[in-house]
Amino acid sequence: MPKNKADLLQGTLDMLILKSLSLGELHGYGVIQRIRQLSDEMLHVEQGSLYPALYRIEQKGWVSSRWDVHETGREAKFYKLTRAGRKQLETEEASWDRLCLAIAKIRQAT
Amino acid sequence: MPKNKADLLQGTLDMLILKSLSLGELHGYGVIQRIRQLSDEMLHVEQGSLYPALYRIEQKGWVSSRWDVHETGREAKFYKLTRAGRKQLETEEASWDRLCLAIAKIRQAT
DNA sequence: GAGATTGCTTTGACAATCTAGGTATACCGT
DNA sequence: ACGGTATACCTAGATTGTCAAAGCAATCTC
Repeated sequence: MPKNKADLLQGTLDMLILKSLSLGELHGYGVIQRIRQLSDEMLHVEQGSLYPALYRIEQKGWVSSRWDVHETGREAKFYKLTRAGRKQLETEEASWDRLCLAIAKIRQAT
Repeated sequence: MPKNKADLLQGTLDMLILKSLSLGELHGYGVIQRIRQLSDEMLHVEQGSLYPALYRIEQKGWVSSRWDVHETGREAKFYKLTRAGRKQLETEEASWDRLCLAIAKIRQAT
């Protein structure tokens, strides 16, 4: 039984998470929803992908987190982009652009 | 010491190989050169990435191979896109387009 | 005949993602 | 009061694609 392909390409998840958080503080579950919504339902991030990614990203200092209670009265861990995270987002966007350009060049070859 | 990022995003290599071969039969080393050249030196595929990928792709029936001697008089294994491979290339290009579109949507969000 | 280039291959490591589970709280309909 | 659904967090295991680093051999140039 062949395994499925990844929904996302490896390496894009961090960028998407950072971008989501650049629009404002969010908890993990909210990041998933925001990505889904902003992409018009085209991209779905699994929880099992997100939480390890958030942890990884926090370790690198690109986001900070704190526990808080949100309007519904429930506890959640809120993540916020740090200055370094904002810088990292720019870097990743630039390298995404480079890759897209390179692939476009190859694809237009006849 | 943190490891380097991938030069390529995982999942794009197959598409690039298939695309290269869609322009004509090639041996492995030639695929690397073609990708490099078509992308204006922006993308470089390592041999240790390419050959396993070619093997994988051949197992799936997207390319066929044969040993032959090329103009320099040396032996090399030539790969050729199959009909299924051509179909696969279309599929992968379409899903690349979808991903680019989705990410573009997210990035334009304010 | 030494060194560079071309060409194929294998090995081991690694990082990112997915699947699949688990826990717990809040809300809603009945 | 109860069950189901959505929200919210987390972990474990497996898979996979890529890379780094080798090795081997043939050809060409100096």
